[in-house]
Amino acid sequence: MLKKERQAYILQKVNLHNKVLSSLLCSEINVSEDTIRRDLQDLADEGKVIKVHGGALSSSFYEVSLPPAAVYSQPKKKIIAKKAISLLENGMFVLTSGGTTIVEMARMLPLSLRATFISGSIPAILEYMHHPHIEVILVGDKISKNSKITVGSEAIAKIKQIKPDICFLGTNAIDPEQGITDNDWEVVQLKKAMIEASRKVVCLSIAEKVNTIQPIKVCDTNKIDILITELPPESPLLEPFSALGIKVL
Amino acid sequence: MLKKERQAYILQKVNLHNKVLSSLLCSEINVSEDTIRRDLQDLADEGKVIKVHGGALSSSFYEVSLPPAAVYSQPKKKIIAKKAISLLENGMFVLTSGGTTIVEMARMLPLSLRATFISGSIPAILEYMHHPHIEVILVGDKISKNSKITVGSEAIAKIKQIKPDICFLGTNAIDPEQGITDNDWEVVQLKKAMIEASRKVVCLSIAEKVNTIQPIKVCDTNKIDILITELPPESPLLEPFSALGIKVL
DNA sequence: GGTTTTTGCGTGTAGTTGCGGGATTTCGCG
DNA sequence: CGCGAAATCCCGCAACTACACGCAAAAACC
Repeated sequence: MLKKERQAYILQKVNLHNKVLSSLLCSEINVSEDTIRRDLQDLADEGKVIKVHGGALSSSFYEVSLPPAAVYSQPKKKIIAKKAISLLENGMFVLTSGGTTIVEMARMLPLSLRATFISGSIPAILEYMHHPHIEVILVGDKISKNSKITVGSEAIAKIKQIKPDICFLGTNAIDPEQGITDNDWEVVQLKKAMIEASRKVVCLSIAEKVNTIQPIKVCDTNKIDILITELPPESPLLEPFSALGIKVL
Repeated sequence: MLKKERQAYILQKVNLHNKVLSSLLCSEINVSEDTIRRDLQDLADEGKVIKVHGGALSSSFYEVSLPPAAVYSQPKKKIIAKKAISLLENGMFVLTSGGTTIVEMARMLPLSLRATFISGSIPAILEYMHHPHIEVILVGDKISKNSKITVGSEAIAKIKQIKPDICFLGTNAIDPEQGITDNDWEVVQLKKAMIEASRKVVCLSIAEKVNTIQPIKVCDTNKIDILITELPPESPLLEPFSALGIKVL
């Protein structure tokens, strides 16, 4: 029996019965438990089932969960997220933008953390909601279907009313000369407001976006307090930013 | 029975009856009391139930997972959703609450519909976002993790500023004498505001919730314009509502 | 024919469950 | 109101199961 075939069989079974047991499957298909486990792992990675101890459940089990679709260069983003999380302390007010890096960070937040997270990004909010001790504030307004984030004057006005301790920006392009740039006008307006409102601005960016430029300017480098990439801080690529007085992690 | 599966079962039971007893559960599922207690502990840690001596209470309705129940009631909800959709017209401003019935309706919206949907319910918003021609307005504020909806004075203030053509309420309990009642104080405040703001109030409820009462009052029957259940309008169960001048679909 | 993928196995690790014993809460009754 | 019995809870333990990881054989692929 081929791998694909097997996985299709499992999937069908899961969708029919809402659950499968690894032990039953392996005797049924006549392969080792490891193989079944690997199959379930694969299916879980694709978001088609939810793996649990002893088997798997239908992914429709969890009503609200965005497809954990293959995040682009996820390992790197996990490194970034880990560094970013080290900046968090209990009791903080945290403002975040959208983007997959932010979502990755949201997923990795320690369960013990007690803080308030503010965002207009739907995927990020979904992750925050799963956390047991985090207060979640949703910034409302019209939803931009492309970026899955609330945009508009209402959202900007709301952000101006708050004074978060720290602000995490998922970044599309950053350059020592041009600062942060982006390609969606409405999102840029929002990010500007976020930067102005916050006591401390942290910029999350994978290395391949460093030294790139997008058409619309968000802010100059002097607004950035901390820059986080997956590279070690002393990497030559990041040298120019340290020279500008930005703390590099 | 898998651990998660068991917990889902317990959760469903809690949401249905508003309470569970450890002793009953353990004989029902055939595991030791310790296991049940650990499950309740886990669920309580995630904020999904409130643990008390001897069992657990509903921490308002929390609908992560209910495949067995959902499978049964989904057809009913689809009937309701279909009737509700017949009330929609292009260009309308539509305000909706949360709840699985509303989500079902969101999934079934005709692709050709062009309208503006306003809601604070995260699951509903996710569905609206997938629709090609719908404008989505998100009402922001603190998120209630239990009901997955934004609650608080900001959200209420925002709703008071708008004047939607029609408002769809997912209903937990409706009774000819007591009107609409619910069990989450904050959600009730929000629903009150929604009812006041809207030109027309449509109440969606599956028949098993008709003639039931929850602790907190939302509104009297005279605020309701239309009542939709999965039953035919002339069903005797719905007679009292017609007599009160409510249009029954 | 060499390379990649897939599979099964062994080993050590982690998760889950039921049980016993002692602390705590609840509740009826004098 | 206080007391004692019963139920319930909490904690640590041990048995059992399931899991991850690395490795080598087998299969499939090119």
